[in-house]
Amino acid sequence: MSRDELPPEPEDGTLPEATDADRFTNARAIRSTALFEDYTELIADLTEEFGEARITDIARRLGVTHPTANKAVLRLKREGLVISRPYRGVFLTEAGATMAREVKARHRLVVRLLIAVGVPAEAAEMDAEGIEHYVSETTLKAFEAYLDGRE
Amino acid sequence: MSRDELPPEPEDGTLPEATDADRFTNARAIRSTALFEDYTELIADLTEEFGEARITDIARRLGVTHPTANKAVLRLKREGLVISRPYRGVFLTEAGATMAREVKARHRLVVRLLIAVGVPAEAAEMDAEGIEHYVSETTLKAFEAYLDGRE
DNA sequence: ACGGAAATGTAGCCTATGCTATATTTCCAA
DNA sequence: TTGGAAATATAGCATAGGCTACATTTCCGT
Repeated sequence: MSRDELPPEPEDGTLPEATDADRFTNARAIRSTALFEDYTELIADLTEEFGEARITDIARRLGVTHPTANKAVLRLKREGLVISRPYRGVFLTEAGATMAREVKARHRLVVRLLIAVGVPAEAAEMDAEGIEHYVSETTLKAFEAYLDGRE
Repeated sequence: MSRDELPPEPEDGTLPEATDADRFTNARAIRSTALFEDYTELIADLTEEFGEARITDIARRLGVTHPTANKAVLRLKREGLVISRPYRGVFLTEAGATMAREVKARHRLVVRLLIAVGVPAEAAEMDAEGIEHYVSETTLKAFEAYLDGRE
């Protein structure tokens, strides 16, 4: 195949296969939402534990400085995922809470699957922190089916 | 637990558990090397196919513009992963080739595992593009054992 | 109730990673 | 062999996401 040819397009009505570029573009898109997912999930946790999520606690749990957390919260706010007033705690909007729920479910499922295939719990928790963001709906369904099918 | 307490440190000689911050910090570190891994793997592929990796081909396969690819190659060069001369192709150094081999092996293993637990091939390929970067050595070994144990 | 400690906010810096626009170089075909 | 097309390089812009240093506000104990 000459280097500037695209892969052949199927003419038989089936879906065209994803190209390399499609996959990388998908991965880049996910990378840019991964931070939001981490924050919403964490804010949900802190709110449940303490009734509110404070910048300092967010920063410590994420292992970043508080100005970094503060700046990220401004982005979350701009995206409509949280609300906050100056010098007060941060709270999830409906959209933020929905994201947090989905992320948490995905996280748990990924950890369960990793453990089910023999990954030690500690490593499963560690790796899941990155993996969870990249697991598609399709893959999630497959994980569920797999875990169900082996009680 | 008060909100500014750290988790209890084990006093019995066992390893302390990874904290949330440890896991997030780990994930951030991986995120910053993921791009290098994508590039070295791709450059290895292109070199095998065409005898060299050209900026234009790298850019097209990744789905970015060529100035973006060019800038990334400069960073790879600075890190000692590739060599290149102006207006010429890009080639992996030994370090780059080693990284490419490891990434490719990890990629294949992740795809195989996903398929083994029932993920459709197309989704497995798509999701692996992001997941592969976050799979630790420990998890990799577990995947191998799992796949071996079921032929 | 007030003063210091803790929390939060802000300014300013850096690098990475994307882009467009433009310059330069190389390659190939007539 | 030469001129236009293709490839590559570079300049400059933007945002994200880190940081330190410093300013401001809130909270709490005496």
